[in-house]
Amino acid sequence: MKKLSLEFYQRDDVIKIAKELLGKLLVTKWDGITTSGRIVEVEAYNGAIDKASHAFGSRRTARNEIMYAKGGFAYVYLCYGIHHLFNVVTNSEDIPHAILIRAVEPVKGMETMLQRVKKNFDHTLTRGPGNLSRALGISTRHSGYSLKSQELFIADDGFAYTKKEIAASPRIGVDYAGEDALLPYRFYIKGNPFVSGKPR
DNA sequence: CAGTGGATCGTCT
DNA sequence: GACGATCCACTGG
Repeated sequence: MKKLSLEFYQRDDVIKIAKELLGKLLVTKWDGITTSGRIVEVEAYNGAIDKASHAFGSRRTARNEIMYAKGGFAYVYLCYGIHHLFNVVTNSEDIPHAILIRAVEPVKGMETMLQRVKKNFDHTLTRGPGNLSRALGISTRHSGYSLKSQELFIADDGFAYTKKEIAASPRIGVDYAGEDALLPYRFYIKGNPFVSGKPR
């Protein structure tokens, strides 16, 4: 099991990086307790030219400032006052690319995750960006964390999905983005029960 | 089933 | 003062 390198995040093709994140492990280690999940659904946000992105038109605010950092940082923000959405910042400094992790398949620390969510195990434990953050204990206070830290990172354990297992679709919940809402920037593992939305 | 609406609050106008 | 890169419960058919 190997932490992804900064070079991995700092490449310029956010679509390619998004697809490559499928099958990797998202790991948190708060207070020495490890929880992790295999990434099965992601969405790419293509920076200043993407109407669905928080950084569209090079908009810069206190909230999204970390998107302008070089790749390899976490961008976590609050959505609908309830849900903490975890993103990975990519590309080089001043290019605000990001990838939203939308679903993982639980791997390690099941007991801890169930305690955090206070329910019995089912496929909704880590299905959807709000749910997986809760299970892994990720919140807005972790925005700006380096993914080279010991507490929050993404790792490669040698597992990989094949191209045939990966599907693409428009992103979810971005109707406000006009024609950019139609871009096929969501990638997921076909048939995986932890993928959000309706089964295909 | 599909469709609808409430929860809940930080952020930006 | 309005509004989400969501989730879930509740409705009605």
